[in-house]
Amino acid sequence: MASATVEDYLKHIYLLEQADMDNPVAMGRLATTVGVAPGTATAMIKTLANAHLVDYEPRGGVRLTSTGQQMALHVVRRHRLVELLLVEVLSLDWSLVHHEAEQLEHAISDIVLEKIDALLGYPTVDPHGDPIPTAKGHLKYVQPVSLTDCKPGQQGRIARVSDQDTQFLQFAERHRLTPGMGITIDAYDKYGDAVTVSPKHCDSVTLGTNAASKIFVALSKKS
Amino acid sequence: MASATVEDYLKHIYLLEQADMDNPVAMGRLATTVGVAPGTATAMIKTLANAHLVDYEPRGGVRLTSTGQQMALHVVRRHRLVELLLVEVLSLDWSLVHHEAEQLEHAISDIVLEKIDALLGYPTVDPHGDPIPTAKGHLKYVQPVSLTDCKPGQQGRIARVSDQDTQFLQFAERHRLTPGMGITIDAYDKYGDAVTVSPKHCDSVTLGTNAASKIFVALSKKS
DNA sequence: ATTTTTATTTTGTCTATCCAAAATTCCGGT
DNA sequence: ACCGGAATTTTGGATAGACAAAATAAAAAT
Repeated sequence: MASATVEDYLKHIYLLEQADMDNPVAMGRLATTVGVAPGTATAMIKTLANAHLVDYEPRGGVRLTSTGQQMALHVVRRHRLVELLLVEVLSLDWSLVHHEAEQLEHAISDIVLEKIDALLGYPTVDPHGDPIPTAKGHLKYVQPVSLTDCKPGQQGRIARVSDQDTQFLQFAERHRLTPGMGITIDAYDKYGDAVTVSPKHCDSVTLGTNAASKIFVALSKKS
Repeated sequence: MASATVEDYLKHIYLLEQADMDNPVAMGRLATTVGVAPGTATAMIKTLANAHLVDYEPRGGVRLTSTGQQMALHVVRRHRLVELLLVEVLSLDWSLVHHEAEQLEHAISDIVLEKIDALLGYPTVDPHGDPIPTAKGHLKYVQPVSLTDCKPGQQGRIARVSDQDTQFLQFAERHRLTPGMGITIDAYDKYGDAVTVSPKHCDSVTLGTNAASKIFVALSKKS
């Protein structure tokens, strides 16, 4: 059984790989996200490499092996299911949930985990809209699509807001159109040049296709 | 913040003190219940004594200081609330809960703990009938009273069955009148010489006062 | 092509926790 | 008063994980 420390390294490597298009993860980056000195990370990575959980080229970065990825996904699953449990069942403020789950993810057995999964109705996304891997470590990969490519009724979460303009970002922020937010597409009026969407728990917004094209959504599986 | 290891030592010292009428806890006993070699326990106890969490006389055993006891109670509270959560909310088989809670008790923050407490309706006993310390570390000590001293409507858990007769013990066993079991007093008919009680989740039983006088109950606070 | 900067790896230490086995102390039986 | 065994403490050593600071390699800038 992997220690909590090892689990943390694996999880962070996984998340960093994801966030950087599957490129190998640089040591410095890993060290700071795990929260240790660089030398510490190097040492740990060597032992992970010995255990065949990562592939490691000195000065070339790390990347998970398939065994390592499997384990990482298992940690991520625990993390996200716990987050959801804390929000949905214990009504914990969602800003606190991530931090709490950070501890709990290492203390949940498989048996308890499956009970949580069942209690929550086998959810597919956590409170941030991030996908929850299945027990077998499968993750539904969703290529984000522009809002202009969505159809009414679809649901998903905002994956990216591709504009650097402060005004636009502030507008998006004001209407809760921020990455991670779960949204529903209410209407798409091609001729009226407008898309109406509802961010979860917030008022709906109508955007021109021009603006809508800058917002990318990861759709949930068929709703 | 105390490490999980330290928390475990404190918890076990507390439980052993309780189980042995507040006598100081012998090293060997402590070592085996914590699951370490005797020398390891001695070493740890020295550091706990330095931190003023225990009083320690070489070869005289250990006993918690009031600070140590406070911390131990906090761990016990987490343990027992988690057990109850697992049973009541996640419907985990109760034979598994103790083991699971053993891990989780070290990963629950105060915030989450109070949410659990609230969700469960501020319970006073765990699934085994053991009392749950309050957030401030108070434990309602309940002097067990004979069933013949109970009034209808009262609830509690069986503390003791004071008879050595096998027949009687088997009778008690059959009707789930075993130590730790939570029960409700349904009726007490003084003139009919009978007490009727319902063990939790089981059929009610009616006992003559003769038998009832042999069964001692730790009553929950006013229900 | 050098020099400078930055990232990474090494090296030497530290703490917490554990074990095994030797040394000690105490207690009951003679 | 003495001895033997049980409990306890010491001693010596191991492992996981972490840091700081020196050494090195690679990348950038001149």
